[in-house]
Amino acid sequence: MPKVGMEPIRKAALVKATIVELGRAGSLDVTVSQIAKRAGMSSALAHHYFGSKEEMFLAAMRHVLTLYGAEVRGALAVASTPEGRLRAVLLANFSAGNFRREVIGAWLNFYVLAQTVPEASRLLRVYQGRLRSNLLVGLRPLAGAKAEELADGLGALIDGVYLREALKLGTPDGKLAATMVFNYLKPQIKGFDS
Amino acid sequence: MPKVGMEPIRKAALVKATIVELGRAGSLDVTVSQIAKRAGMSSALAHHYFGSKEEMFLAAMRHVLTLYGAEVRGALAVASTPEGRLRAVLLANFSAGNFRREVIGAWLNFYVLAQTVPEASRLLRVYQGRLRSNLLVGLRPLAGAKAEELADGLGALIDGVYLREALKLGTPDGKLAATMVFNYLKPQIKGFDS
DNA sequence: TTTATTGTTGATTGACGAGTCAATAAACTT
DNA sequence: AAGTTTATTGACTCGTCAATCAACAATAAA
Repeated sequence: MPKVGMEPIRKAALVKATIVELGRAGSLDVTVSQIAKRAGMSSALAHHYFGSKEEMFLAAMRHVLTLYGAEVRGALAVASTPEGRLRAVLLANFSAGNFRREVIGAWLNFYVLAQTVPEASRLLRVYQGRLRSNLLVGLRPLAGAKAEELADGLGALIDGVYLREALKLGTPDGKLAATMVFNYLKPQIKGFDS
Repeated sequence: MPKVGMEPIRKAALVKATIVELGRAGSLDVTVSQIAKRAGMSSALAHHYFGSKEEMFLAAMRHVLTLYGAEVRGALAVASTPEGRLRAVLLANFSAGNFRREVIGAWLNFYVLAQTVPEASRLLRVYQGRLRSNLLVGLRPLAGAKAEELADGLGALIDGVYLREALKLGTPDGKLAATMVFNYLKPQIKGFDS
């Protein structure tokens, strides 16, 4: 019983289902049928709305990135000191929303996708650039000339923690992950305590 | 013109070709035909020797891990101080052999493979365990109680550096990557200079 | 020199999956 | 009421690919 105005609803459902299936399968070998089924529709409809599987992947990636960006922005808004800003950015990375198993699994697949799909690597670069500049806002007042170097190290460490979490079985522990990153910072910045 | 004793030669060629193709394609979507062609034989022969594509992937993974292990062992053998051991392990990770584009690309795919193939995740866990204990040998005399924590952080950082390198275009720079890791250590261990 | 044994491939099978299409139906427009 | 747009799907096309097979060739063993 076709209602009108389904498009945004269907698209949202497909994006969500894509993320879940990517996380579940742990690879890009997910069929459009699987995604569509999880989203409660036929594969033909999924193609109708997105045109191709690749577009679905990209939409899912944009969605994850958007949520992540919103979370960071929200956390930054309530932080006033450099230490606060830094802490806010780091905590946002390991927040409940970004550190769910499915999302972590999806991330790993985005990295793989970025190896072949230019738009995916573009999106990933945008994310890395934003993370870097967000970190720098907090780091520069605290570390001065060393800020850039520190930001790069922090970025790599965060990615690495994600990667390891993707492999580990069991529920991801955002708090533990954040601690790991804080431990990197503590000795680098005098007076920074987690 | 069939000569006898081809098996080890063919297998080695296939393993090498698998690594190259994995790195080139940037995903596990590599056909047996592609691999076989690069190794200079028919796909049927590849199946004859390995039985399945998965076995080829696993053999490639074992090979990379073996080379890596050999490099670390060799570096450790000529190091006498804890600092030396630590430096040796880290440098081995970013040595010319382990830090080639193809090998880095292959690594990323091994992580993906580990999500679905138990034997792959077993191999990866073995590697992570060895890295950890190798790091600990150097770290314990230098950092005491903090050694474990440091080793985990270092491991994640190394993985993260690899991951970022997999995305970056251009020739990988092992020296730069190593510097990044040393910078993590410097403030954590008094008297450690890269 | 028969008889394994090992090496090798072209052709084939069988399955699966992305994307298309034709058809149906409800909802809006005029 | 007729026409248009949107929603929806089952069936189908077309391609790809892993794995198998049948056949042939060369070497080694009897």
